[in-house]
This record gives sequence, structure tokens and C-alpha cells, in this order.
Amino acid sequence: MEGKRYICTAPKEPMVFYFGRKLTELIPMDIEKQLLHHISSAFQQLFNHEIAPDSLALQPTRKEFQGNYTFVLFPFLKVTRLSPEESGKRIGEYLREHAGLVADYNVIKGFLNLSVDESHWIRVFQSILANPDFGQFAPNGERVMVEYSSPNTNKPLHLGHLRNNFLGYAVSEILKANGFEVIKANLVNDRGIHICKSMVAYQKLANGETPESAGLKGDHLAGKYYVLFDKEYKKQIEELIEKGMDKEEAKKQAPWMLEAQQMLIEWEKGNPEVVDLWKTMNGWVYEGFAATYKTMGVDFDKTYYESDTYLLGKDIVSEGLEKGVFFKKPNGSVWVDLTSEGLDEKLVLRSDGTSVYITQDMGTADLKYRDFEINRSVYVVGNEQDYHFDVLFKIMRKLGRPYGKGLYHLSYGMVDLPSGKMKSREGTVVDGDDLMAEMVETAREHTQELGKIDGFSNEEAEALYETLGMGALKYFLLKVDPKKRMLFNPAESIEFQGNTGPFIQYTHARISAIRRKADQIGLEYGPNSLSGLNSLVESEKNLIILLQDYEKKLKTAAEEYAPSVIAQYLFDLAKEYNRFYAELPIFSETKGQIQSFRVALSVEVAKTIRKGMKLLGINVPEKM
RNA sequence: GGUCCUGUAGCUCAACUGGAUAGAGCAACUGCCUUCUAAGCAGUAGGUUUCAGGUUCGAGUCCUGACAGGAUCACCA
Repeated sequence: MEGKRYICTAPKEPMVFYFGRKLTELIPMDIEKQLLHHISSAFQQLFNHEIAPDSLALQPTRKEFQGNYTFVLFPFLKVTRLSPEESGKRIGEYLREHAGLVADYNVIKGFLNLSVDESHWIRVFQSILANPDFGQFAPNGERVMVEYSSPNTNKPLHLGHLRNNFLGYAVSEILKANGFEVIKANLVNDRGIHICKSMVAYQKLANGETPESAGLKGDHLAGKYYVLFDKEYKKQIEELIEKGMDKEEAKKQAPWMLEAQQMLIEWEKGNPEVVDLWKTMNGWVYEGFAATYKTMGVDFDKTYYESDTYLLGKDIVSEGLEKGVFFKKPNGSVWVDLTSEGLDEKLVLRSDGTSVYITQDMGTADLKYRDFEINRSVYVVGNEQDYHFDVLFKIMRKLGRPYGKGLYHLSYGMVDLPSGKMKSREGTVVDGDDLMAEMVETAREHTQELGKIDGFSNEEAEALYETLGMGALKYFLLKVDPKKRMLFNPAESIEFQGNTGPFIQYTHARISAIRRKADQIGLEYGPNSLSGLNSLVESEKNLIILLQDYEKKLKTAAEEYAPSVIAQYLFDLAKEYNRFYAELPIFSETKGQIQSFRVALSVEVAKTIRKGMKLLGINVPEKM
């Protein structure tokens, strides 16, 4: 079933689905679709011109003009053969007469502005209230794997990883809300030369140090030795250069590098001593990661380890050779030629028959499909690997994989510091654990300064600091379009005011206070308490329109794999709500019906904020 | 050097996929707490959308070419 199907000529047919929902249920909901349907009819009736509602579009009317939706006339003047003004008048008049929901219109230059009757907005709101599934699409039968995080076990997670993890988690949740079945996967890079580097340095320098004895989390302990390796390695290179060795040669001949390489060979052979050390150190690292993931609030349904998967893919190389997708060079190495697709020739197997990075990624792609029969596979990986995934996906498609079309690289930009790129080896990184702890600490100071924790127990207060600090951090990283690189200045702390997580959380807490009061005085605010309501003020109407937009934004966020769409939307919603809050009274309002409506509207805004923030992995407090 | 990405207010980001006078937040300035939480609201100021051409009724958005920043182009991962 195609997602965009909309049959305007037969709204009686009950079995037509739209976003997995019966069309008939939509009638009060999707005003935009209804308007387009009527505009299509207008073209038919007035100008004898067939045009499908699908090929028409409305846009929100700009604030400075009267109206809710605007229809741009310029593209249709050839059809109407009238001036823009006259065309707009004819269509507007037709709509006012035939489409019950159009209360008024005006034409300015080539723009037809339509005002929707207030009673329709009230009905839209009622249908949102009455719909328990609002913001959750029905299952669409598609299964998607989102791979994210994918850490190396030789160092702790840094700020760049935080962006990766928050993005991967949020995209997964957004896809779920869109009706996908989602499998969150983590591919842990637990083997290879860089892991051996930490191990060599540990063997040489640690004297049996453990996380307990060092008072360090396991991942930080491994990271410490990774940095120590690099220090010693650089020293050794310099010594060799002083003795007259060429720089490139020195890099290869430095004693510790030779040891690391030897250790990798021993590891692959299964040397018990090496494997023991590897298991011990990785075990420490996993304990550290588990703690970090817990603080981050992310989780996984499936964890793959490269130590299990690194040999995969060689059979695909033979398959590719048979199919003529790959070719062999005289030295025995195997290549793929992608020059016809604008890329280069790319190695897929070394001349000694060992795998390269892309070999195992081919194997893992198949493995994921065998394990879960996924329709789509999303890789949340930084944009430095754009080329790699371009090649990988082209190869899998050439090989005719059924999931080939569903492969997607969610490529996100680096997080830069004012000093430039972060480098683990040189210690110029913003550590993830440190940053999260600092955020919570800042939230504590800020909250105490504002004196906002009267009546909180110790535990409640601590939970609030965590909610706010993590909310500020996650929102900061998620509000930006994923593909853009972003700057983080450690000297300026992340804000708690304006377009921030805490601003949205605050809006939720404010509404919670209203709901508590309404419950306390026994005010009804369910769908049935709204009958007889017949007029709205501007901020009320704006809020209803925004609430209605939620599902549209949800869909866009999934199509673009962009949590920023949700973040931006939630800010707009919170902003509009705060305007409403400042302008309009609730409990001092004399008409009980208006009281009920305003509470109901507030509560629905809070619910939407909660839902949306949850997609971003952000909690919202009842009080702050 | 080839390829790809990015360039919007002093700073951080939007702009519904080609539509009206390019919008928010931060920072600056001015108001608003005796009424539901001021982590808020209202207002002032801030722009040749890097530059130059082109496409058309109409361009921040599309095409070409500069300029600037970044990534990548390993028998590394």
C-alpha cells in the first residue's frame, strides 16, 4: 500500500488507508487534504480542468496576513486565463460556497488566503483529544535496523559519540512512532591493531592495575593506556629518526608498534595469554560503557562484536568474482570497479587473502539481514565515512541484495571544538562522562540559584538535576540538522534559556501545575466537556493548528532521519504555549466551559511535548 | 590535484523542498511578578543569505564559475 494514496472522489469507501489509518477517521482531522480536494473540484467546475489534489500544495499563511492556509495561484494562471486577483476570487468564492470549512478568503497579489471556520478547528481538537493513538502510526509491516554507537574498546566515549548515540536512539524512536519495527544494533569494534596498542602499553606499564585499584572506570583505564602507547610510540619514532632512519620507516620499525602487530597475530592465532588479557581489558571496558549508556539513556536490542564478524565477507568476495562484480589483479588482490558510477576502483580483499574493513562490512550486512530479515538498514556513522558507505552500498546493490535499496547511511557532521577537531590520542577530546556530569552539576547550581526546589525530597531534586542537565545536552545536540557539523565551545556552558531543552521541559512543568490544580478543584477537561464551545482566540487556534501538525512533523522526521525536525517543532509549540499562558487566564475565567477547554488544550500540549521529547530521549518533569 | 559536504544577524540555528516584507534563541537595550511556576512574556535594534553570472512570473533554495572552511581519495579501521 502506498503511503501517499488519497482518493478524493470516493471518500465513502471505508477501506482506503492513509498513513495506516482509515480515511473516514481523518475527515475532521486533515483539513489540508480536504481543502486540496475542494480546490481540485474548483478547477474542475470553474475551468473544466482536471488536476489531482496530490499535485496541489498549500502553505501556512504568513503571520502578517489573514488566514490559515495559502494557495499560490501563479502556477495556474495558464489554466485560469485570468489575472491572479480574479483567479483567486473565483476559487475563493467557490470554496466559500462549496467547502463548508472555508469561512472566508482574501486575495493578495497572487496568493489566495483561506480562513478555516473556527468550529472546524474545535472539531479538529476534539478528534485529537478523542484519539488515543495520536502521534503513533499503525504498524506498516517494515522492519528496520538502526546501527549506532559502535564504539572502539580502546578508549572512552567522547562528545562526538554522544551526538552519534543520541541521534541513533532518537531516529529509532521516531521510526517506531511511524509504524516501523525497529532493531537497535551496536557493532562493537573490539579487535584490531588499535586495541592491541592499549594492551601492549598495559603489559609494559600497568603493574597489574585494575579499574578498582586505579579508581577509574574500565573504559577510561583502557583509554589511559592507549594515550600512553601513543606517547611512547612517538618517542621511539623520534629516536629512530635521530639515528638516521627515514620517518615512514621509523613508524613501521618502532619497537612497540612491532609488538602491537605481533600481538595482533598472536590474538588471531588464539594465544591464550593474549586472549586472556584481551578478555580482561575488554571486560573492564564493557562495564564502563554500560555505565555510560545508562547515563545517556540509550539501549540496544542486538550487539554485534567485530571479533565475531571480522572474518565474514570472504565468501561474498568469491560470489562477486563469480558474478563478475569483482575482478582479480595479477598479485591476487580482489577489486571492484566503480568508475562507471563516478567512484574509483576499490580493494575488497588483500593479495594475502585477508580482509579489509569493507570486506567485513559486506559480511555484516548479510548477517544483519539473515538475523532479522530487515527491509531497511540504517548506519549512524560520521560523514568522514561517506565514501566508504557509498562504495559498500553500491557493491551490495550490484550483488543484487534484496535489502540493497533499503541501505541508508545517516551521515552526521563532526562536533568541532574552537581549537579544531578532537583527537583521542592527543587527549584533545571532550569526554562524554565528564560532560554529562558537568551538565547535571550546572543544572543543580542553576536550579538552586532560582530556588525552585522547595518541597522536593533529596531524591526528587537529584532526579530533576539529571533530567534537566541531560535534557539540555541532548536537545543541544539534536536540534541541529544531523548532517551539519557543529561547534561546541567548552568555555561557554550549554544554555538553559531560549531554544533549549529546559525551556521545553519548563513549559511541561507549568502545564503540570495547571493540571494538578484542575484535578484538585475537580474541573472536567475531557472531550465531553467541550460541547457548546464556539469561538477561539488567536493563540488557542494557533495551538490547535500546531497540535494538528505533530503527525506531519513526525512523518517528515522519519523521511529525513532528522530528529531536529521534532526538536524544532517542540520549541515552536512550547513558545506558542507560553504566549497563550501569559495572555489568557484559566482559573479566573468566568465561563466554566472556557476553563475546561483551556485546561484540555494545555494538557494536550503537555502530552505532545512529553511524547515528542520522549522520541528525543528526553524526560520531562512534573515540577521544576 | 580528483570527488563529496558546508557557507544565512556579532554568536548558535530555522526557513514546510521554487513563493509574499528571510525567521527564532543567545548576547545588547526597554517594559511586565499582589492573579495558574519570570528557566517566562511583550517590545527595540541587528541582513546585499560569501561573491559573480544564469534559468522564470518569482531564487537563501535549481544550474555554471569563483572564494572560504571541512571530509575523503591506504593491501588502516
